[in-house]
Amino acid sequence: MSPFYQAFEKVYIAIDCIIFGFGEGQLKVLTIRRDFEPELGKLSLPGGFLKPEENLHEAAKHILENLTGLRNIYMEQLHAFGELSRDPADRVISVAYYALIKIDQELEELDRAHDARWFPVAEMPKLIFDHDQMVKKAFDMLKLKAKYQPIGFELLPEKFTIPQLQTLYESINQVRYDRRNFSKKIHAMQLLQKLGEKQKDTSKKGAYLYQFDRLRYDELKKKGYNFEL
Amino acid sequence: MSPFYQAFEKVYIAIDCIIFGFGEGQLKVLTIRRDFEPELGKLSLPGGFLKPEENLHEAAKHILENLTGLRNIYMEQLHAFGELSRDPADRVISVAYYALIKIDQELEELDRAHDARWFPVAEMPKLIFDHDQMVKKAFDMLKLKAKYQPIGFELLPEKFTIPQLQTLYESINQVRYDRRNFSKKIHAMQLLQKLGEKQKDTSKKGAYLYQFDRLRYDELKKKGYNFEL
DNA sequence: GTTATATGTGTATTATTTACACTTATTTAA
DNA sequence: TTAAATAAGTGTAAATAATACACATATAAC
Repeated sequence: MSPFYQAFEKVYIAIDCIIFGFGEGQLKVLTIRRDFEPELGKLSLPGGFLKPEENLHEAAKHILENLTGLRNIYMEQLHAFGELSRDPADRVISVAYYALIKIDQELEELDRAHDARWFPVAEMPKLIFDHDQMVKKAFDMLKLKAKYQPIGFELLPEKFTIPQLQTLYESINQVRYDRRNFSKKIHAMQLLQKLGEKQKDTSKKGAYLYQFDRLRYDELKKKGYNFEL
Repeated sequence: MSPFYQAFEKVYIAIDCIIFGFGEGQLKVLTIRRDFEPELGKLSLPGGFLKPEENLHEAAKHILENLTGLRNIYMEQLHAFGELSRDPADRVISVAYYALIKIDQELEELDRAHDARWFPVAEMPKLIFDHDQMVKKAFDMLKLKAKYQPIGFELLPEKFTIPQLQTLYESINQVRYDRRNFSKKIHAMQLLQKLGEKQKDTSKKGAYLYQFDRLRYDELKKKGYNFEL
């Protein structure tokens, strides 16, 4: 306890997470039902209060980990939300983080245990406090980031097809791309490794599987290369 | 005082401002000498503690206003900094804001009264705590933003010349542009109004003065236009 | 009136983006 | 077994944007 700042007031710090996933051709956000008052039982972003021994990023990681069991997740700070009455119970500053995860089987089960649900970003229900605003801002940020950094791959399985990748970017940017031009652009980057296998989930012909070549990307970046899509 | 959150701990919230200005062909950042302990007298970003009746943005505006006397300034939140011992005196989360201002005569005098100094971003001295990191991050953000939004004009006087504008963007992006191509690109945007007058500060021939046509930009933006430089 | 300096402008070349159509592999139904 | 349906894979021409580059002009200083 320092003598210097006693004239000032402290506030609660909350951490809220906008967790994006991609499934059934749609970009989705993970919600939970809030398990404490106020607004108990209402739809909310996963979150919690900052603990004295955590820095902000760790706090966000812990929330994500407790909810999904996942580690090593792409996560970045979005914004600090500090309107006076954003939480009617008390003055709380919320630092929001957004994360990109790969939705898979095990995850879906974990979600049920926490009463978590995925909603397509286009069909988000009303959330508590200013969480709607957080989702909107996170989506805007995702659009911006996805354009200049290869973060889309965080939302896809390790192995994915070009049509999958295209659908993902169409969901993020809310536009449609020409299949030939998209494919051409992706291949021109030379950041994908083509695997022998084909995936036949959505097509009779089957589509080749690829994986993102992170090593190559890191190398190119060092040499001044800038990803852009 | 709400009964719900008593189990959690509160922390101090500081606001720090990275104030960018442009003068003598250089992009600069405003520093002050800290007037309270700890680190009294050391170089620091202008800042202060969040008051209970202010939201974050207001708090940042007040700091800027008190220091410079300026209102209606371009200002945006940069990031919340929350490392455990970023301030050795106590746990303090700092929400950093960056602002873009036009350096002019009156301002320079006000600065002296507050013991404020401008440093070129390339020659920043050591600042207290994590303020160096804040400046770096703010500069990165400025680079990014300036590319896709017409915020450069916030740093120039109302009336400016094309060469001035070019020097500004060269400072921000730390590159050199071809004079002919830069001029062509700017004119193609049709966002500048050419004024009759010429400015002869730096040249014997003199350069035409322009001003940014904000109305036109707002119109174009509504129609889906995206500024890019 | 000559020189030095920063400004203003145009064109040809190259690279990038866009528009667009047919072939292929495979499953399902006739 | 053959035909139809479906999604995947690929190439080329046209339009647009980015780049490289050189000379003319106004004026202050000598």
